[in-house]
Amino acid sequence: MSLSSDSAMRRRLVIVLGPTAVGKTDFSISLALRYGSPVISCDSRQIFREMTIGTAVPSASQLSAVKHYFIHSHSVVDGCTAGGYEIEALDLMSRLFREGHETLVMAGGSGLYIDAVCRGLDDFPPADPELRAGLSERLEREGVESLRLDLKRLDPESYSTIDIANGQRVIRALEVCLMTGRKFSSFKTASVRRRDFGIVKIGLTRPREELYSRINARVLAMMEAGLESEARSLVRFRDLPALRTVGYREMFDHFDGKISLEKAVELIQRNTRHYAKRQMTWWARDPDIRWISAGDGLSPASVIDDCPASADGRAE
RNA sequence: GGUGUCAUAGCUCAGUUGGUAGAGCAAAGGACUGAAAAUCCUUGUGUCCCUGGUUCGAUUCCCGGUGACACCA
Repeated sequence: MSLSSDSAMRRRLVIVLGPTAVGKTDFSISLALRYGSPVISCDSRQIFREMTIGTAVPSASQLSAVKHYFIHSHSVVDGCTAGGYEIEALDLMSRLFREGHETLVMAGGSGLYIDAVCRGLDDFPPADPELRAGLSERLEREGVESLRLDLKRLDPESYSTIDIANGQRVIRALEVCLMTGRKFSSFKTASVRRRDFGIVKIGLTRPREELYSRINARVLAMMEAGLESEARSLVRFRDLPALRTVGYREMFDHFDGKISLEKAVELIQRNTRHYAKRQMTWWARDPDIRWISAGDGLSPASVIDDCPASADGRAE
């Protein structure tokens, strides 16, 4: 075994994940410093440069401590998707590995994006915005049943396997059928892509009550920091997918006069709690995650060092 | 001090012409393949304020008590 392939085999990705507000940022930075790695962010909203306060991006001093990727790197106008992220992140990682990094640190809370990096998405075609807009309009006008019937006709298998109560899912399946002339289900292989690096997943966790009070406090801090005016500056983008985000939507409702500012703050807190719960549900089924308590103040690196990387099943 | 109204799920309240009760919100659980901070699904037993009375049976009616609110002094 040559030296270069040996070093290639040692390549690994350490992913810090966990619900929003659990404390991923600090942890990932100290980990990155320890390994001389940048932090590759995996967050579907912090990636947008127009959003800062409401998405809780790392502070200026945190960003200057370690090079971060995929923070403020895209515009809400262009959007970003899980599939796009998979391609860009893998690209970046292979470049960084080639440059000599053996351990790369990724941190973020977007479960689907993390899975896209670790396992890969199937080769579904990306969405066609026009087609999707048309279908969304139909969903609003005619209800799910109408779309559902179309799907039943075009792709009975998807009809019986996807969640047909979920308009968004029905639209997606339909849109792929219409775009390609092939059944949505025919693209689905659910196979796991092999990656040429090992993967270590560290899940940060806190007692529910503690997490929720951190969330509530963070929302108040966002208000102090000027979330309202940030949201006001983004009103013109409010219909873009990127702005369908906790913290902004509630502010838009407030601007519309639908709810008081106080009510908006309460709703942001509640919706963030719901979001955190959904994240935990997503990861609960992943047996590869090594969970550690974020409150223990233990040294991050010591947690990782004896951790086997799961992708190639080879212990370090 | 007097009179009236109210007291039911963590909160706001509905309801039972007397047969021990249900909505919204909160909360909990789950799903998830290019919108994912999105989207969707499931979950409601609580001394019906307390004591006594009437009744086969009271959370419901009656007496008394306690508390809240309103009005009158």
